[in-house]
Amino acid sequence: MIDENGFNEEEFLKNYDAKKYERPSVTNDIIIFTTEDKEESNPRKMPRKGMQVLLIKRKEHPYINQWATPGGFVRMNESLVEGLKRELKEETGVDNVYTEQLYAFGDTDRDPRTRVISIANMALIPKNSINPMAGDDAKEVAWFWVNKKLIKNDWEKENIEKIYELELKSIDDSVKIIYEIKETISKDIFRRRKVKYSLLEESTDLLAFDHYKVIDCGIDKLREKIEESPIAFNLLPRLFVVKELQYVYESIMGKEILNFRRKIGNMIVETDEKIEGKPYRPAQVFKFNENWEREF
Amino acid sequence: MIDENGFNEEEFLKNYDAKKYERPSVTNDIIIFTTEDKEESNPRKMPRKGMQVLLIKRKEHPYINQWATPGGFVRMNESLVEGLKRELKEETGVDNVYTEQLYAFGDTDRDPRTRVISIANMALIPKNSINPMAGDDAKEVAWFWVNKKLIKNDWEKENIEKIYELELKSIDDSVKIIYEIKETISKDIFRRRKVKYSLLEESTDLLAFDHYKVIDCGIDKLREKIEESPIAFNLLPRLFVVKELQYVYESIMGKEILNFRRKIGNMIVETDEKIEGKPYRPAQVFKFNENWEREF
DNA sequence: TGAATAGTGTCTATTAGACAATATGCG
DNA sequence: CGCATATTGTCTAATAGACACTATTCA
Repeated sequence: MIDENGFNEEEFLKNYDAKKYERPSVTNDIIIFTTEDKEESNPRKMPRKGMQVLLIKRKEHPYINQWATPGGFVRMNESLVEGLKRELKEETGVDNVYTEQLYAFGDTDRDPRTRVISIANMALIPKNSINPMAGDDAKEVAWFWVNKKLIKNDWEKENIEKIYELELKSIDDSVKIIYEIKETISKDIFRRRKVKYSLLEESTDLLAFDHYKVIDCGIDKLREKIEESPIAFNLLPRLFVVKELQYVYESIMGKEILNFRRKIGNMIVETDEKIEGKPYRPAQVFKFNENWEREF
Repeated sequence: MIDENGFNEEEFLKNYDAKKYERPSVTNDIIIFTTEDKEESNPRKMPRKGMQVLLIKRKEHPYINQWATPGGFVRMNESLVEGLKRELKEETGVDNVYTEQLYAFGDTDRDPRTRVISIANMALIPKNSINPMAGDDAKEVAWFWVNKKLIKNDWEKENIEKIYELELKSIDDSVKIIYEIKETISKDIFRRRKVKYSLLEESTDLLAFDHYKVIDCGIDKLREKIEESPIAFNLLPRLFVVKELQYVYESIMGKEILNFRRKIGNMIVETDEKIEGKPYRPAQVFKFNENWEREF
């Protein structure tokens, strides 16, 4: 097959100059989610859970000393997924993590160094399976409690406007970052639009780059997916108690769930195996049902 | 704020060498969907509809003379969305099109020229709003009927295996491209995996690059979104008849819908305006209800 | 008038939500 | 025992599916 220059494909490729055009850099960004027990004064009661994300404190320009989601440049000889798994391994020391691609962020001015396109991903891991410091050197790494909640829902205007608050709080309570997210739903031809993200004054710090958008996007996706596929199990150890699983769901969905055991159905099965060091009452131990079926 | 080299941010940026690392190329790929009337012998009956995608025939290596989804390289001075809109304008001559980002494809060997990462997008346009040849020169452009259907659903194995057929057929019936898609759902920790795409023998041609994956991904997304937001209106002119809208939904969802008018509820409103040249019976003309509300 | 679209009524089966009642295990 | 978790029962309201019946329009 010959082109208009009389080249066959082999010749064409030999003459192709990949350097001809300037190219953007591409990074993988990862929002590493986990769930963690919240305070519970009653020792006989199963503590409720909250969501956490892993952030790193940047040690370089730009955005030096600000918190950011982990990630890094995609190398030429690795696929997006391979690069993602490599980053995860470096950052958390863990293989075999559930990940899901979220969105490609590509504004021209997101990074002052150069044109950077970031592929945002989320990862779900059980809290105690990892040691975030593991892979890395002196980098400061920390878990942040994360919460996104609707604080205003305005039906008055022609466009429905919803205001959310995205709160990130370091576990030692020293850092607090709060964004306000204005979302309008313009009904001309029904689109949801994030119109405005703004940092609230209570914040003691702020996130690097446009990482507030990345995290916001990740929370939305996580909430959406948790209802349609059993990804919650990626946030728990292999063995658990029903209430524990329920609290994982509740922490993500941000509301209490009734009739939980019925809803989860035969997605979980009892097992005789014992969880060590979990003295909650009936302590009926469950695991994910490998033979679970549902209609597709 | 000073880094370990004693630089402030300004100095750091001045010394930053963007050329230091090799970078991948990034393209926007667009699956342009529309719906079109199918054959209907009875002139008094509203014809049912089918889905079509716009493909271009490549005039250059690699994959010369093969059909591909339109798209192009993202320029350094434009955002992903700006690049996408530019491509759409060039390809179809239309502004103001509904688009949605789908997925970033990033395998290392997708393009023999060089490392290319493609951001796949879908676009929805009413068929008669555009003239695909418009923007462009000698490029061959054509609408293809597109259909994806489940042809086998195997519950026997430990992993559920589903087999789909993705069929693309040029409107003049001269080109027919059929892929078989094997999808397994491994239930260890519930993931859907496209394991295998293979071209069927009946095909008279094949798609360039991994564009079968891109189109497959687009159809899935379209089917998913049509049920949760009123994007179907982007496939019709402003004024339409209920049955017409119903047939758009049916063509995308691939099945008949009962009680359609009740399901669509007050998402549409009657109007006195006339559609020119649409002699279907009661011809009750509707449009999208700008004041439509639903719970979020 | 007849055929095709539009709108309404209604029956049934299924499902979600709410909550009461009961069982179980452990300190 | 008392409390917290686990399981079952049941009532109600809401919803989806199916289909029949009526209205409207236009060649």
